[in-house]
Amino acid sequence: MQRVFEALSSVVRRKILAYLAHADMTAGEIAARFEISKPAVSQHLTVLENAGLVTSEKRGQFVHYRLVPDHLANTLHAYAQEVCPVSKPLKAESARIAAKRKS
Amino acid sequence: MQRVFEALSSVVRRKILAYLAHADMTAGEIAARFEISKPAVSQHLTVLENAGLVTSEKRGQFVHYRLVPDHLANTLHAYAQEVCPVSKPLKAESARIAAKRKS
DNA sequence: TCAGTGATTAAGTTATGTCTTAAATACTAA
DNA sequence: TTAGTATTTAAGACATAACTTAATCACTGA
Repeated sequence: MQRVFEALSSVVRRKILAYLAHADMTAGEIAARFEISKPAVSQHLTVLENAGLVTSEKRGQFVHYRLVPDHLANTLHAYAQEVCPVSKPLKAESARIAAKRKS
Repeated sequence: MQRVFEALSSVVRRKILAYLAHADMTAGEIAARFEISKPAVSQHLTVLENAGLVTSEKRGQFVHYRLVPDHLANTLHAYAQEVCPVSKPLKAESARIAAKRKS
């Protein structure tokens, strides 16, 4: 929990998660999308991995990173529940999905 | 957005939000629940207020703080949508509420 | 007006985060 | 084996966050 919120506190790391939400990427592909150095990006990836938000897999020369979407969603949802038990956005989302199911 | 996630990255600040989720409190009442100094707590409250997560109101000698629950829920939800468009926990929550409405 | 209380501001220290460059590791292919 | 590429580790600089104590501001009530 602490590690997840710590990880999310950085703009760079949130951008990395956004990239990985669309497609798995190698460390190099991710680094290429930022102005900072590769080691800096590598450190950000380590933070994300320690938070359980991404996983990595070495394939030959490359290290492929991918999102662990459930972990992020679960953590955010758990915290939202804790602080605002019946939050409006969740209810709105629910209504939308419920409406879809009816049709 | 950045300010919200920055605010949430601190254990103390998340605890403050949890306290305020149950009841409005004065700065002193909040500070009494932590081991750190009052000025330190005051600074944390400023961070939370700058993030739009809480508001304060001075009544006489006291400053009352209260949660702005929608802001937190909206931000978390917006971000969850961005990274995992149709996240499982939200769907689970939706299903639960939808079920309630049927009965 | 003055002493006391609640809260914040100011100033300075310490801890932590984030970045850089240089070096090391691991793999690929000539 | 050697050169080249992908990535991480190491070490250190710099900026920012978080905390402390002391001082200040604002309000209350004698």
